[in-house]
Amino acid sequence: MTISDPLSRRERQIMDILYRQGRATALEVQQSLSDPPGYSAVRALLRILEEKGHVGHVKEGRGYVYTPIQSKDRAAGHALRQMLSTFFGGSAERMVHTLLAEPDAELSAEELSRIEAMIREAKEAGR
Amino acid sequence: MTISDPLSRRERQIMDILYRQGRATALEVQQSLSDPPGYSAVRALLRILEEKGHVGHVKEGRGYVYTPIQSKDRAAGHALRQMLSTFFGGSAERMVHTLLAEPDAELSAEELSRIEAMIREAKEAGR
DNA sequence: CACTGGATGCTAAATAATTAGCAGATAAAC
DNA sequence: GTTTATCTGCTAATTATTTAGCATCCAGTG
Repeated sequence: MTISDPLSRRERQIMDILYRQGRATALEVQQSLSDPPGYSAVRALLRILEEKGHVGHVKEGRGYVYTPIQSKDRAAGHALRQMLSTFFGGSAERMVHTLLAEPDAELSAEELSRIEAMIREAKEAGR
Repeated sequence: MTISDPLSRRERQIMDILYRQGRATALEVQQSLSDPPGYSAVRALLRILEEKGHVGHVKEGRGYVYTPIQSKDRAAGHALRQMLSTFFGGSAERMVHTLLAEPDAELSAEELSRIEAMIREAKEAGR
């Protein structure tokens, strides 16, 4: 079992929670699952994820607190590349277009301006 | 089995291929898999995905050609929202930032300019 | 110290996913 | 119209995932 093979359904659900929250106990993971199995099941999954190298734990208080091994940024980049290739033919332009059209993105004028600034910077850098 | 419950590992792999290619025969799906099972297995998966309502087929020539039921745009939007909430705390700004930092995005100056234009439009629209 | 609540490690059972194989159909080539 | 290659539908077996249960350990409390 290496770190590169795809995760099972539950494994993915749990990794998503860990990335969203940054860190969580087994109990917190269970409570964050929309469709939670028993506590034992969650702990078993966390142990498997740890064996596979996706997750680490530290002892804190009475029990363990789990965190992703790969940084959020790296994992996000990976997911982004995957989406680019699956849905946008590798075009970041098309991805931004879809993103701007997303109502859930909740883009304020200020945010848009800051994004504009980032793009100007990227243009400077690339020239 | 409804359309909203999460897909298994293989099911996701196959849906990704169908979204990337738009349409494919069972054989083409098999050939696109990096880790392909037998032909029978691929067909069985396609049948299951069809039962669940994710995939449709039309007869073409001797056999079937499969396509996703949900439009690429809708599926992309769904995946985008998922990523926003998992990795970027719902902030599109942070997502664009990570995207611009992605070397694989291969952003030309022209693309950046077009993205700028889209953002100006979004600002106009939101005001 | 003994007790209690809540945690862990492990094992084994139940359920779901994945796969291959075979029988029958269908279209094209001869 | 027969042959051939390639497809489909189905079934059953294998393998992986997911789950619960139990024995044990550990920290805090009376």
